[in-house]
Amino acid sequence: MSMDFEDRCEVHYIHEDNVKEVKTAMLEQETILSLAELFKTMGDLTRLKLIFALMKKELCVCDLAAVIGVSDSAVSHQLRVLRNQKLVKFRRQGKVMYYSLADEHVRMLFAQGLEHVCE
Amino acid sequence: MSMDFEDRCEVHYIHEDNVKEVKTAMLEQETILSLAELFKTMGDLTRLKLIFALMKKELCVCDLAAVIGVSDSAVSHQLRVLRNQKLVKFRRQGKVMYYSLADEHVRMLFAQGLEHVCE
DNA sequence: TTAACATATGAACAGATGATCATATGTTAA
DNA sequence: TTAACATATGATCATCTGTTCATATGTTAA
Repeated sequence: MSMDFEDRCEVHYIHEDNVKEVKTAMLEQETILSLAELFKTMGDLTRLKLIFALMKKELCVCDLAAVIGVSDSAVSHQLRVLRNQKLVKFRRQGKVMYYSLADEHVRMLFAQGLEHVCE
Repeated sequence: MSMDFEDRCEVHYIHEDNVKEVKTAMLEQETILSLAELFKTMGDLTRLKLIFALMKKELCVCDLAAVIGVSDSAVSHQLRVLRNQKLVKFRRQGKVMYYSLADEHVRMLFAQGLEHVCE
């Protein structure tokens, strides 16, 4: 997918020093990949609605489904994605699973994004 | 894609008052859609690298391509996406296009995301 | 036990996405 | 003008993604 710069036979750029400077400052591949995964996770309408709902209140799966208007199954699938990214946490009470936001970072990210969008 | 809650014939949820409360607090569809678009735009490795590079310095297309190691064409395509989302701005100088970050929101978003990832 | 319920999961399919390649546009210097 | 260059764009295609449907898991009450 991402072709390695070193392997290119014919590289042309204008400002060699700028390229070197920024290239050495570049974050580690793994770090920036994790960051991309985080944003990708938040870049879906359903998941973003789930996050917003959980910003208001701890909710169970079927309530979440009712709030955002999709099937329980779809919610469950998407909650798993959010869980994998550690954006939400959950507790079980009987047969009901209650989900809530994992931490304040998510809330901050959401707010920061909203600022950009609402200007 | 997103089925309308109102149209469902059989809705079951446990905490009716919670559902109503959160449902009325829900952001407008358009707003949350824009927000999703924003995060989706930042949820790609190539675009995120472009953003990071531009956080360091104003750069032209072929320098950006050299920094992140993809073709000029791919960079140009992705810069357009970033432009559409108003994440970057540009100026022309002769035949060279210099790109830079559109505003500080982007920088803040990036930093905020990094905090979540690096814990 | 069994039935009913809440949630999770796997397969499958339609739609979205990103890189590539060919080509087009626009700018400068000769 | 023309050639060379920097960038942009459109079409194509392989891959990724999200929903749906069917089914499985796990919990509670009878």
